[in-house]
Amino acid sequence: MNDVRVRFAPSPTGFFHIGGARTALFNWLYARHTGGTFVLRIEDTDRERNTEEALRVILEGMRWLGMDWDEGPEKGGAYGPYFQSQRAEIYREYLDKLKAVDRVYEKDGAVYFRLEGERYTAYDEYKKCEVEKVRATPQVIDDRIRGRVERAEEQDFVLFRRNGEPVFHFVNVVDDLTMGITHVIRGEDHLSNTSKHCELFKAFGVEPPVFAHIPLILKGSGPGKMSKRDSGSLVEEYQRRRFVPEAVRNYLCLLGWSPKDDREKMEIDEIIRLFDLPAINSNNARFDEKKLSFLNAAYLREMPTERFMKEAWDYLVGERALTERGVDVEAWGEEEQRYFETVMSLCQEKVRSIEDLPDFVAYFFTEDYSFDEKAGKKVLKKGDPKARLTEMRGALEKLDSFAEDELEATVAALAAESGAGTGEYIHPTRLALSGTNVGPSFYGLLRVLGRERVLSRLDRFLSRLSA
RNA sequence: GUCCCCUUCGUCUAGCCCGGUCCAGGACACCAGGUUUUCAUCCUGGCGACAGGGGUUCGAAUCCCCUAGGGGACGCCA
Repeated sequence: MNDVRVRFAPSPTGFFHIGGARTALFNWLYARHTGGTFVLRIEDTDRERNTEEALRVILEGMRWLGMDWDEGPEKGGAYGPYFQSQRAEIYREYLDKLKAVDRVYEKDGAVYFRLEGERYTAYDEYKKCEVEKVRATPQVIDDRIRGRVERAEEQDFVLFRRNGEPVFHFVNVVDDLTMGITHVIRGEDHLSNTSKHCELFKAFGVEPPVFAHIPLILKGSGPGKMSKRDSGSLVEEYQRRRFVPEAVRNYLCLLGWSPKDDREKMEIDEIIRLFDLPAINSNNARFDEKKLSFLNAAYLREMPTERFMKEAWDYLVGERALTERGVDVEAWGEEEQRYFETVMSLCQEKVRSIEDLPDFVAYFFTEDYSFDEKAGKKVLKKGDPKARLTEMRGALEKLDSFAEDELEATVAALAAESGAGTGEYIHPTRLALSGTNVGPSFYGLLRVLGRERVLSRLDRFLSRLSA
């Protein structure tokens, strides 16, 4: 451990926003890169919400994305408490420090911070009223991402509300100061606030920490930054939709940061090794769900089979995705579980997301699968599907083994005999067996369904064709 | 309105700090072709950008200025 101390300070609102997750991630990466300390601090000053549940959303989201913290909730640490709601005494104490150097005053029951400089009144076009302004010395921020930024605060600001509670700017600075935070990595939306924070740090007689303002994540389409109402903006959503957390994390890393070569899908250890503050971009990034899906599909394909099976089981059985599709999983025994695994290992390379899986595999588990009309039309319009299917059924019936190479040889022999292409056998058969023209490898499909299912489904389909 | 930040393909980005190797590279998406039994994967190719204008320079995506556009802040929200 060296002396780098960074923090993520979410407010438990009940949501874990993807922008917040990315801020947390950059802090976490920087801590891990430098061997420093990652602090999780909860800004729970708003007591009305069910903080228990709201906190859980954040902690679980953090864990889901693979971010562990060195100090904070459930962990403790030497700089606690890590909940703002438990730090009132510290805030009092630091208010006294400002009083001692005569930098605060009361007005309308609230406590204000007093800027130093010449005062004048001016009409404020934004607030639509006369306000008292101050010609304060500009604060110079040496931002690690943006370089030198200069901004002067021009109005005194509130530190404690009339109800006695401290405001964000104050607690944020006091917490960073008392927790020994060395680097503040946060969204660019805080850049303009930084002059306030610098004023406070200096009033306390300390040097401000190093700042690094990271770019914002903009909506996938339309103007403005991503907000919790936008689709795809909540970490919970990706958890619920069973995205691969590594894929989401990898995608988030790429929003504003890159390894400077052409790599994109990367191991987290490698990202940690390469991550650094100056390597972060300064321009905002638009959220691209398509690219996230692409990465998710790539992670899914390359996932160890056992893990894929577990993910699939949790969703299809655990969360009743198959039950909803009419499959009686309650009645499953050991044999069905083995069958499930066989199906999954056949389908892993084909499916793009766990979310797509139920519809992709439902016909393996029920005889009551639906037929895709469009696929049906397309497949049945050429050649003589009924004849091909009849030949197919006859040939399959005689086969003792449903090994893939034997199946393949059988179809090849049929095609050679009739002069029709293999496709004329394959496509209608797939349709008959699965109701669709999309699916896993054909011979794998036959092998996994097995002789009994295949023959009965073919019979059923053939009699439908005759009707 | 004021202040701050930003500006390379539709999107994410490399290149910019240390001007020439960039008629700008990669990825997603899209389109076409190939492989494959379908779909997907995979492979090949295509489409597609230095916001605009001024400088500086022999030479600018790279340095400077202006304009435009985008984003953010301006709460007794965090």
